[in-house]
Amino acid sequence: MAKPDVIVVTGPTASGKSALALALAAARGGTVINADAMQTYDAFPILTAQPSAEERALAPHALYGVLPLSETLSAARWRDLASAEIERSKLPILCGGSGLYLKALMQGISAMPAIPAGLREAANAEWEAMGAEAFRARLAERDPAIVARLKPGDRQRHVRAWEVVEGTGRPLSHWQTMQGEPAPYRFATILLAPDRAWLRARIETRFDVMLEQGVLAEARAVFDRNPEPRWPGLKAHGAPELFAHFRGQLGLHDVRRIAIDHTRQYAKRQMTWFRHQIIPDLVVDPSAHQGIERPEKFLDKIGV
RNA sequence: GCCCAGGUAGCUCAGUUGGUAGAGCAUGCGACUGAAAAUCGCAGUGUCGGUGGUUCGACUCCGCCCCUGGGCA
Repeated sequence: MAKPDVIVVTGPTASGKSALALALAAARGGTVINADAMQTYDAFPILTAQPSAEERALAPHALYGVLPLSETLSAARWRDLASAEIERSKLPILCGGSGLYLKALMQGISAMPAIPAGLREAANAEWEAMGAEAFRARLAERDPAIVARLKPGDRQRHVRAWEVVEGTGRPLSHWQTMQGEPAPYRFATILLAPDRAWLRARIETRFDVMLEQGVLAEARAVFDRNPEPRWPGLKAHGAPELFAHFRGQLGLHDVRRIAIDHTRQYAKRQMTWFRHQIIPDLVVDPSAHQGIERPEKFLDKIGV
């Protein structure tokens, strides 16, 4: 049997991806497969704007809220999860804005062994202890190529490079030369490219709706469980602010303002990524709402 | 009405003894190979409340006016 075609619906946060993907899935009997890092964790269904139970009833959905908060998702791990879902679905519709994940699937990512747990945490601690400069100098001895392209202040990437040399015995720059294979599917990509002002308004409204839906209680429940601060799922927009609020450090008004700011800045980064890293088959301005109303039109246009 | 403190970038503010201004945040642009809703880089902006004066030169000193906050009547 031939490999399935895969529809990809992507775009910045709050651009209407989920609604469009759902409409497509319902119209053609497809499965919506989550391509968003934060929506993969189970802790914040409201805050991360996961599809509601009603929406999920209209078409099969996969990879939403499937990982406990204590887990660490990664581009490669998501690629595996998504591939499995694609294999078992007749019409897979990837939906999400995690550009790196999509790229890892569609263009490949270098294959490398798993890094022993704990190395990352240790490296982060060392960055703190020795200071950025010394850490960078030490890394330069093991992987000069990577240091040459990293900005000195980029802690996360320095730490990553260090954990890779330490954990695999070979420099990250070496692994990165081994591109990895694109997944063996034919992708048809729809990019939602909204007007910025339109998107800003939507982001704001969406946060207010989340408040009405009970994000406060949702976040409070997670907060009370005393989660490990290093868990990546805790970085969902609004979560750090909400937690600060529970600690009495931030008024609700500021929580709202900051969460919305961060979401907006993220949307901007996503647009930059899509502009330069993704070659879509179809670009749609969602402010016209064509997508939700006539999904068939898009399927025809991209030849699926 | 009087006294005090303020009016400087979109916001909060800093501006040493007069030489036409600067930080943080916001904004814009960009980077991105296993934390990506992450991480990081670069950039711009100002009739310095108004007006008159002193001075070679005023955000800075002086007068008057306007606005804001507080106090006293």
